[in-house]
Amino acid sequence: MPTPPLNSSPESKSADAFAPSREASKEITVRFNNAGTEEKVPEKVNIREVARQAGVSVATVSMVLNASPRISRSTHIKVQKMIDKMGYRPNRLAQSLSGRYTQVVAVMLPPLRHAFADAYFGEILSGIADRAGKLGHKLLIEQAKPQFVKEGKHLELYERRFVDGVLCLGFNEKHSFLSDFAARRYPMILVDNRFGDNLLDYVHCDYRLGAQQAMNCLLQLGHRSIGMVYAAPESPTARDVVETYTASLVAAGITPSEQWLVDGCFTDEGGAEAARVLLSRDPQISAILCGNDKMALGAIRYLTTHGHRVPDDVSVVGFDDIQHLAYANPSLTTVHLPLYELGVLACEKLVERIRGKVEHVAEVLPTHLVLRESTGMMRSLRS
Amino acid sequence: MPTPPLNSSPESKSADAFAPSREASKEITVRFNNAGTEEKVPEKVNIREVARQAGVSVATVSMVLNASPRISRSTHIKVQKMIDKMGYRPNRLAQSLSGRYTQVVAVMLPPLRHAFADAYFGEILSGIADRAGKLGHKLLIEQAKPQFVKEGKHLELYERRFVDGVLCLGFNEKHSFLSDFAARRYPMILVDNRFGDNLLDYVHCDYRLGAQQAMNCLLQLGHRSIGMVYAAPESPTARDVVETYTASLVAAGITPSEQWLVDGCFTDEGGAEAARVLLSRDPQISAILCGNDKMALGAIRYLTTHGHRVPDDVSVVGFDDIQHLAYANPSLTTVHLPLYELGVLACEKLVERIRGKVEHVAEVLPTHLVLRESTGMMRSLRS
DNA sequence: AACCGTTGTTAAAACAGTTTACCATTCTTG
DNA sequence: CAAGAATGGTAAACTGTTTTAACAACGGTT
Repeated sequence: MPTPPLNSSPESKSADAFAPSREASKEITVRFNNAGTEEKVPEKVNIREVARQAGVSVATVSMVLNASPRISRSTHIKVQKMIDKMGYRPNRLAQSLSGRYTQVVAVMLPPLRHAFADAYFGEILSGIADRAGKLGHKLLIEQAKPQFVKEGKHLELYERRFVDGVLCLGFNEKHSFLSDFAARRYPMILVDNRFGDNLLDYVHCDYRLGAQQAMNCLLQLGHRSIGMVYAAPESPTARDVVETYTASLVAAGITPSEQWLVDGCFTDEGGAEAARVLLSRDPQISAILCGNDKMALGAIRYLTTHGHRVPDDVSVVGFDDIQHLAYANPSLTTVHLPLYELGVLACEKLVERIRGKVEHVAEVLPTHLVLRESTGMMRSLRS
Repeated sequence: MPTPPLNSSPESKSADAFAPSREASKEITVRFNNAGTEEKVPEKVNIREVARQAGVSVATVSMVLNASPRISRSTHIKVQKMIDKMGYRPNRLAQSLSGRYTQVVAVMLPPLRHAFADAYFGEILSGIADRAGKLGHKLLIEQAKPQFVKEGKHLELYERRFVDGVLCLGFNEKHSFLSDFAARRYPMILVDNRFGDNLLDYVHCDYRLGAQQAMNCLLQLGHRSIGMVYAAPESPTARDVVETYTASLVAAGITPSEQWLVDGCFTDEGGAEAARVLLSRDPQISAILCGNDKMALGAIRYLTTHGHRVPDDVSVVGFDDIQHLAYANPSLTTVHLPLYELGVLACEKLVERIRGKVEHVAEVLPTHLVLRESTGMMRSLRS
């Protein structure tokens, strides 16, 4: 396919310099479209053209755009009128190239098959997107596939000036490439997790508090044999839950058992299988704490289809409070994580970090328990 | 906070011109960090620096980067070696500014509260993201809030050179601002829908085929009184389903009834309410076709909690085949939409459209039925 | 009147690439 | 062997903005 001819400049460079106030409002360029017919295209409007038409310098227009206090009110109005009249929109590639920032932040998701279709990520993303929009930033999404990281594309994001900063969702200590960011001082915030060494900036939910709230509930309902379906032991926040679970049992005078702990892989199927294993190991178990809602749902599905009533025989508590699960049957008691707010905060802090307003980011947001139908009083205590 | 001092150039412009082959591999600039201590920062590497070090012109380096056939094998290797040695990465703001494309495409989502946490959008997005990555394109996400559209930010996306093209997910004929794209010939593809006037490029699933497959199944199972929970009558593809549903009934010698049609708003709750209305209007109804899985799930929830067994009393068929619903109880018979593939195709076609390789895009992908537990034979026909 | 300090504006130099027109070579070919 | 074509490379123009240093005009002090 032949390249269409470029616009030919209607006047020479030097002529330009001698005719700063030239009337040029009717300038048009003739261009040929694919059909070979002529077509009138309005002169593409850039800052130079606006300056010419307004009878000021390019610098003045730029300063009007950026609301510089050095421009007088009258000039500001005059130039703004011309900008509106000509429908001028500054080219942001040029702006970013010449300026310090791209005004774009990336969101990096883990290489899971359904990362985009995930309620957990989606909720955080909503918060990020809303705040990014308010702050005048655009959002780029990337999935950190192994190939992507191996080729160093995560660093290219900064080095080729795609973005000013990155928000990382769903990663844990196994993803060691994240340290690359810290090593180069590239703005990056780990969302809903932290690294053990605390070298990476982070923002996460208070998983210890959440686990405490869930355990308090189950213990108050009289449960003594409480199983736990955990996942991702390489994730510090996931470990927080297990540790708090164990500590809660101890504090209640119960000896925790290794038998009560099963990995559910954060998946529906894993949760179902974990419930099976738990009850086969110890039929006394009357309550199960799950590391996320998906596993809790899987567990409930296994239980209800294998002769255990929920919550009559076994109580189940989840973690996340993802949407549209309030309608599960029975509906799920779960620890609500403020994921939307977490996204908002992450985005806000990232921009502050980019602007150099903060040196280090480490924030924790409180959780709360949502009581629904999947928990009930311990059998023996019921009247 | 004080602005850190910029790098001061270690040599004047003219000196530069007279020392094209200068040894400069050890050049460093001294910069002061916030603590006021000195810090060595490697000279930032741009195309000019690479050209100097390799002893060629800037144009040559550029042509090596773009694999121009006008560069000899020996020069290519020499320059590539220097590029690798210096760790040079072209600034893509400069590339896009001077070149024709940004290599970025936007995905626009409707202003729904949980647009990012949606399994339907997520699946399409996965396909888009995968293909965009392969084509060397980045992905920008936007939510088309009313404010966003009102301020013309959807057009800014092109006019300020954020992106080369846009993929629109989840919109329908009510979203008239989409015509703005067509009017300006900005590359945009409507994903999984079309506009009645066919002026907009589109890619969608074959909803007629899907509805046909669902209806064939229900009719073959002996159902004669079949309700339908539709939604979004302003969506042409949604109308396809209703029309095919009606036509199927007629073709089977059944007189369709207005009573059998209820709007379920594409939501879980809407589906539940629709099921209630349907059965109150006509208790004879033994099967329900739902416009998406969410509504089907809502319907099943209503039915099972109000004394109707699924599928023994009422069969339910969904539409979409979203993930993690195979595990619902009973698991859902549904029309599988190739959403991932649709995303892939949309992205591919958009890039072709951007490159001018195609003038108009209009593609339809076939569906298939996934038989699971929510459908069964009509009561009276069972042995 | 000379000097100083504002205030408002501008020319020119970045930013970092791509593209084009032109210029040497070297290779064919009549 | 001279003319013409092909090859490989380069200088300079171009993309569209921000930013900085310089400066003109003007008011207010000594």
